[in-house]
Amino acid sequence: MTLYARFAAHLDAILDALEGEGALPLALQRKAVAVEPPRDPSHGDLATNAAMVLAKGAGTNPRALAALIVPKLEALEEVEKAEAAGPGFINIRLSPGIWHGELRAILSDGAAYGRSSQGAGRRVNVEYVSANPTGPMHMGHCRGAVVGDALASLLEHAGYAVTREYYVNDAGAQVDVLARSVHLRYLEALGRQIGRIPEGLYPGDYLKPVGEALAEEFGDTHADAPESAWLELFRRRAVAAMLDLIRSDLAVLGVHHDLFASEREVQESGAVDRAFALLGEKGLVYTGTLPPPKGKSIEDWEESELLLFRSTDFGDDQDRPIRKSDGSWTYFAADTAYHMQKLESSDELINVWGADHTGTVKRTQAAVQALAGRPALDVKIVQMVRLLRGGEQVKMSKRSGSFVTLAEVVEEVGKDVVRFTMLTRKNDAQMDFDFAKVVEASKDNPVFYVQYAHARIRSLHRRAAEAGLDSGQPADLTLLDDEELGLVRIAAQFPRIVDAAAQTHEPHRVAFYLGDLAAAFHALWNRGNDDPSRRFLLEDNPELTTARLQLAGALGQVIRNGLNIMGVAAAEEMQ
RNA sequence: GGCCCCGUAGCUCAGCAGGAUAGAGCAUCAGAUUCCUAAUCUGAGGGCCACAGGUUCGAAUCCUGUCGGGGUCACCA
Repeated sequence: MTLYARFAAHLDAILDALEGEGALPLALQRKAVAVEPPRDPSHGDLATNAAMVLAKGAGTNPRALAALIVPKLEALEEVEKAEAAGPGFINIRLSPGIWHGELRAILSDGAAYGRSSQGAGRRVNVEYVSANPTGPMHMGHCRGAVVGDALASLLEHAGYAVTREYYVNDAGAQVDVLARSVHLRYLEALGRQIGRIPEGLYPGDYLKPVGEALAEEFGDTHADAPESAWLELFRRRAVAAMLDLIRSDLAVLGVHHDLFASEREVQESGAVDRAFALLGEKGLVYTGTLPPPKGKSIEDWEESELLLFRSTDFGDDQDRPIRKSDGSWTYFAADTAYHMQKLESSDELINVWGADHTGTVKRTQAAVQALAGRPALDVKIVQMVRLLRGGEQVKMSKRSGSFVTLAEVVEEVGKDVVRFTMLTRKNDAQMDFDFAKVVEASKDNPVFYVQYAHARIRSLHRRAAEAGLDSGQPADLTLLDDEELGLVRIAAQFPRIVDAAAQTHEPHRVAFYLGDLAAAFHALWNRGNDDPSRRFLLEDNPELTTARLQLAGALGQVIRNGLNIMGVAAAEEMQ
């Protein structure tokens, strides 16, 4: 149980007691009551707004109510002092032993420090990346991959049972185009002249090996046959090859999925019929017409009768077609069935999508709500990343087949830098990724700054070990002064940060927290420059040194645990 | 035109299930330091939280509207 949860429980008991004494009306709504660290550390270690929140319902004023709560808080062994302040806050100063206990807890919990049971085993499906299987990963996919992966691992730390899923769009027209492009490369591998790759086909060189492998396997069997004879085979092979490519690109970034779900299989399984039979029973499917699309003039637009889903019942702007006029399912229909499948094995769904999918969020949430009977889908939109090199924008040209691939970027700057940098913005803010800046080894670069703090701590322990000091032996933590305990206070917020980040689905909070923690550590470390007695290693004072080593060890542990959530390696030393 | 996101220091951004005097880094200015605990340190100035209303004990945070910037709009995927 974290410090904050423990005090929330204390406070709850105190409020119960006040109810028992008749000082508070029974069953007052306590939802807004919070126990938090105050913004200004001079106010104490903890603060609660209980008196302000409850005063109205209790028919009294905040200061009067606070006066009832304060003595009961002060009666607690863990509390050194409690006092009402400002408009009715109650500030609590904890006895120093609390922080010694927190420090020991960090060390003894180790990698488990910061894990919680918030999720209580609830099953969450996080779907991310889901790039079309038509080529290698490019930088446009990178941010979603990192955010999705970090979010998944964050939720695991918070006690959820997480499935990492990739939805393979292998049913649309673009995979037929892929198959035709591969067929051309197949002809090329057979020695035929293919000339320029025609407009509309995928021109990339990465399709050559696929064509070569097919030529190797089938000879010229499919060379002059009609498309209908080879299309399906080529499509299957091409998609499989592209998925291999994508998987290895993702592996370079340290991203792995538990499940690759095929759109084609969803469609062939009859899930779409089942989904809309279900929605039909709920009266959410009808035949009607849609107004022409706005803001865009489509020349061959004509009104027609379509099978529609009543997504407007759930806040969408218009109802959405589920069958095309040729009778086949729309993408939305298949997607709805796909989400229904996910709901069968998950309690909550999260999709991490690029900004270009913003427009489809409402309809998908509508479909999920209709199927699940509750809003069970959260969609995290990651905004675009501008690639820069020394301030100049790097142009990406998809048409020529030459775009900046994920693998190239990872090779140039490293997986850890890419992952950390992608998490230094909240997901819905646009971001710049400047090659020159992200590899800079200076304190302006948060990746470096955090890793450097960890490396310093590790090197400290290495040198302590060389000097024959055992940082694992029991230490007298009362030797640590207020400034040093202040670092424990920051470190002890880690579980809170993880919980809040998991609850809001915002992994970037961990990155910012680690930056703060690293800054506090560097500041303390630098004190040793001016005042040698503030250094961690003091040859003439092994007791104090051991205590400081344990402090540093705890900070290192928290940094490691945080980086672990982000999927970033904790450096042992800086190169 | 509809919808979504963004608008916080000169710049890049945190803070947003409402809380006390709005933060960090860069840049600027003033000091320290050439040290080896390498890849600086200490401090200062800098703000109508885009604007206007509303909700309430209390709003950067929630609601409505306006103005900027970006994204998006399909029987595509």
